[in-house]
Amino acid sequence: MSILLTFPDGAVREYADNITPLAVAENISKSLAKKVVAAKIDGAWWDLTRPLEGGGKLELVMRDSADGLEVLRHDAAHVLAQAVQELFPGTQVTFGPTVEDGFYYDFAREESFSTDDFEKIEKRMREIVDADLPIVRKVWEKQVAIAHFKSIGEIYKAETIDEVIKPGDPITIYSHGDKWGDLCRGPHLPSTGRLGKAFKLTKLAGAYWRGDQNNAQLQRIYGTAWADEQQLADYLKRIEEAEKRDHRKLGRQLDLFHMQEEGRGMVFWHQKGLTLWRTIEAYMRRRTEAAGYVEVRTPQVLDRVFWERSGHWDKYRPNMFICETAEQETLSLKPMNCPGHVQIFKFGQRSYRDLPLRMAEFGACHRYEPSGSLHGLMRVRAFTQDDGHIFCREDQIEAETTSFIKLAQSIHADFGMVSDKIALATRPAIRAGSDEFWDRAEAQMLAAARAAGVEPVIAEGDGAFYAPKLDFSVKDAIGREWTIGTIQLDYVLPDRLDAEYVGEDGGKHRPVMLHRAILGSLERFIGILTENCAGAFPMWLAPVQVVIATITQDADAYAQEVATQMRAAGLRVDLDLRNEKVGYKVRENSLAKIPVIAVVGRKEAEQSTVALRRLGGEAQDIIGLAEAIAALTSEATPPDLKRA
RNA sequence: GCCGCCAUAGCUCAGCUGGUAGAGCACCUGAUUUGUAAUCAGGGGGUCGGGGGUUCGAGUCCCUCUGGCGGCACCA
Repeated sequence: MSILLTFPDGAVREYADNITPLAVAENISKSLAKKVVAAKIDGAWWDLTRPLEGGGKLELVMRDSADGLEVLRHDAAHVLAQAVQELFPGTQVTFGPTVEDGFYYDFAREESFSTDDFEKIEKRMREIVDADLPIVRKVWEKQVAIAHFKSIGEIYKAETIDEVIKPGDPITIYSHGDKWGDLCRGPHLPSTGRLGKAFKLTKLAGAYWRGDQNNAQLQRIYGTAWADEQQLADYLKRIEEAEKRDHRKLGRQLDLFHMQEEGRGMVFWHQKGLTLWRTIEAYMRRRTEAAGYVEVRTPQVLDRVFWERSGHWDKYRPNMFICETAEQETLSLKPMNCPGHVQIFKFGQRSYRDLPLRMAEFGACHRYEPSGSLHGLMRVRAFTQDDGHIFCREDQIEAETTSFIKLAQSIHADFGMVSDKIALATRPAIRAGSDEFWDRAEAQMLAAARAAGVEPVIAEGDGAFYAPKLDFSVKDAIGREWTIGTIQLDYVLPDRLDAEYVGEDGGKHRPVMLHRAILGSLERFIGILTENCAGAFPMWLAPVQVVIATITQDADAYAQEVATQMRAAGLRVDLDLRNEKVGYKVRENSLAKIPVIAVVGRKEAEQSTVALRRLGGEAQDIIGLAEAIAALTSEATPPDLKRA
């Protein structure tokens, strides 16, 4: 008997029945066989040492491919688990998947692990690799597996099998030699030696069993694993580089803002940071006005009764900053702007002719966020949303959503960000409204996104309890994802707060609300923007656009004149008249990421010129002052005004 | 909030197993007047995050509080 295997290049070859993928690889070439880590037969994973059960399309998965790294990392997780259990008897294994760039394994153990244990664990892992234990795949029956794991005290494993595996389905167990085994879907390497040593344990963390806060807290050990040492070194280098872009670090270096103990999650904006803020705010004001929004401002603190009416007192109180006055009134700082906007909508009578009514506010909100979630500017307790609410009829939802997506994408693009990854957050487990309502609402959001030319990723169960939403998110320097823009459908709040408009029919109707933000919060957005450009803001956003650096004091008067003229032209200019060499000034202002340094010395003063040097370049561009001002002002023009 | 780690000068960090605090940059003063990524010299500056304990003696060991960092959970 023989089987036919089709290779990715289309070649078809005949092999003996029951041949293993590893034997096929060896048959092709020795070096190939060394680098292969698993196989796929007709797209399905297959262990290298598992005899093929028929012909088909065979793909040999190499260790440095994306799929190959998955396999390596999965094996690294198993080797980690074995090492930990050998070194710390009594530790239970739970779950150990791969993640981006690495893997983790969650353990249950009474005593705490410490990062000091990493060295010892890594050493044992290397010993397991050196031992080159054969990795064997076994197929067990469900009850046998449960009994086995229970007998060796692996309660979590037994529970997982009991709940995850359907009765009758076989269970695959992978073991390293005769020493250690774990429930796993596979595939795995033929032996532990093939893992190699390009791995490293990276961090230790707490994690809840099944991600539920009410469950036991497990100890998670994270690691990274790569095809070879070089890849590992490259990865570590990449992490180091990313850390340099961290907005918290840059915020200090560039003197944008600071935070301190007495105001956790609150930002002290310094002059430069606030300049950035105001520039962004002014831009947003122009864009939203042009998109037909009216700008409003609602109170910072409102009576408890108001929040009771909006439903926040009941649902959101743990997150609210509540205060009492000397006259025993209970008030709360606003955690959201929406109820306030409804009040403006309700003031006087609204007609269907007013719809859609687009209301915007740079709304400063306070939310008591869990201490452990605070993170620089990205997650704070006092923040300003570029908030907005569109009051409209149900039949206007789709068009409003579509044009919002287009507006948001255009704005993100002006800041140099691509926001084509949009998530549609669908109905959560605990929700208000019928299934029919959710079917319709989700379909509307999806259709609106498609009409704007984007295919959203579905975020199952992530919607608000009252309606679905679309989220725009981007990643920060260290790989975390943050939501910037969002648009959320809401039928509930207009109802709770009794918002109405008079329809064509003369009767009263309930409007629908679309909560929306394009930047999310100014704080977070500035954080993301800072990381995106590594602190080197584009000219139109840079807090200081030009530094005029003198060569000797002889040029001071001329430098002052240059500064005056540039400022008159609207440029943000600083003077560097210090008694230092020009090389020093160039270095310092370059490190401060100033986009343009204008060097002036005696020569420039005599000829009414400036020597321009751009950030990142070495060229000196000596041009007339008037010409320089014209060029720089044009470069500093915000993108929307440039288009106008 | 939970788990782990961390906290020394404005910043970045050193300070071995307990013996009484140091570097570079920054800052101040002086000299220097300089042509595109660090001019030289001098000086000031720390109750070693707060509190408690062990010890003859604590930056160093223990407890506790506060804050920061990384995850988890929660979220703009």
